[in-house]
Amino acid sequence: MLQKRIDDQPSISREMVREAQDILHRHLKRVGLKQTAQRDTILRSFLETRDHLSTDELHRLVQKKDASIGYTTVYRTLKLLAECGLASEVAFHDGIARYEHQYNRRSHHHMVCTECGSSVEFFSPEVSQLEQEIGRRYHYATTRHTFQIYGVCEDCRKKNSTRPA
Amino acid sequence: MLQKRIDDQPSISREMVREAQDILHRHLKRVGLKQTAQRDTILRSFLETRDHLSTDELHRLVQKKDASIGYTTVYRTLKLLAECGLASEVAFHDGIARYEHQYNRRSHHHMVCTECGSSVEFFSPEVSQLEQEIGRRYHYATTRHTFQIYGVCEDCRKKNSTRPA
DNA sequence: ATTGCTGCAAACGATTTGCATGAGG
DNA sequence: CCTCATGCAAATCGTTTGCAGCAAT
Repeated sequence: MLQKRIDDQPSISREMVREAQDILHRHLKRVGLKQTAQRDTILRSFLETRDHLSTDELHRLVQKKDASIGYTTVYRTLKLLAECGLASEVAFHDGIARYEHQYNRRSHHHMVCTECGSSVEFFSPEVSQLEQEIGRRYHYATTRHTFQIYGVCEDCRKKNSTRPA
Repeated sequence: MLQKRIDDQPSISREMVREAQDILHRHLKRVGLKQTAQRDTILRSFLETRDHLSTDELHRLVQKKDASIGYTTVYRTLKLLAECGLASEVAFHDGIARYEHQYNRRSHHHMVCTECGSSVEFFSPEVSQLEQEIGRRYHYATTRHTFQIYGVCEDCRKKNSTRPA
C-alpha cells in the first residue's frame, strides 16, 4: 500500500531504539513477562519503519532478520507494544488491523484515498483540544481518539477523468 | 452493548420510513436490482432503532418480524443501505462492523468507553470544517470522516475506585 | 421468460488458541 | 527448575461466496 509522506521525520536513532526497548522491558517486568530475543527483534523492525504496518507486513520484515520468527509471535508482540504505548492500532477501513509507532510522535491523523489506499498524515492540534473538551462535557476520562478522513486523491481523480466510468 | 442517549430524537415516523423506503427503491431501480419483501423488512427494522447495530443484532431484530430471513440477506441488504446513503458503517474498535442510520441525521461522532463499551454521541461542526480544510490543503476530494474518542466513562471509574485492581 | 434474490452451507481471511517443546528468570 | 514464550496447526470469528430453487420484473 502506498504511503505519501507529508512530514519528513528522520529515521529512528539508536538512542530512540534503546529508549523504546527500555520501555518495553520495563513493561514486561511489570506484568511478569520475559524479555526475549524475538520481542526485541520485532520491536526493532517495527521502529525502523514509518508506515502503517499490517501484522503480515511486519512479519515479512521481521523474517529478514530472523526467518524462524512466526506469525503468532508477531501478533502477540504487537499487542504488547500497544499495551505499553509504543504502538497503536489505526483502523483504515479495509478490514486489516494496522499499527504505527506512537513513541515520540506528535498526535496526528490520516486521510485515506478510498480508490488506491494511499494515505497522508496531517497534524491538527484542534482535534486534541476537542477530545479534552468533549470528555469534560460528558465526564469521560479520555485516553485517545481517532480521526480519519476519506476521499479521493488527486492522482486517482486524474485517472478517473482520463478513463471515465 | 449499552447505549447512552445524549440527544433525544423521537422514534422514526411513518413518513420517514416511507421516504427511506423510496430512497432504497429508487436506488434499486437505478442499479437494476429488485424490490423485495425481505429488503423492506430489514430496512424497517433498521430504522426502528437508534443504536449502533451489528449485523448480528439487526438479524435478531429482523427475525422477530420474519423468522425465515437469513443472515446473509441482512449482510447484503446492509451493504445496499450503505450504498444509497441510508446507513453508514461506524468502526468502534471491537472488530465488528456496526451500522447506524444516516438518513436525516446531523453529522455526529462517538465517544466509546473502553471498559463497558457504552457510547455517547456528540455533535461537533468544527470537525466537518476540518475535513474540508484538510482536503483542500492536500488536494483530496473528501467524502466523509470518522472521529471517535476513547476513554472511561463515569460509571466505570466509580466501579474501579470501589473495587481497585 | 429472464434476471435477480434467497437461504443454506461451505469458503474465506484475519486473528486467536491449545499444545508440546524450548528458553529466560 | 519453574514459568513463560515460541511455533505450529487447528480453531474461531466475522464476513463472503457458490449454488439450487424461488420470486420479481
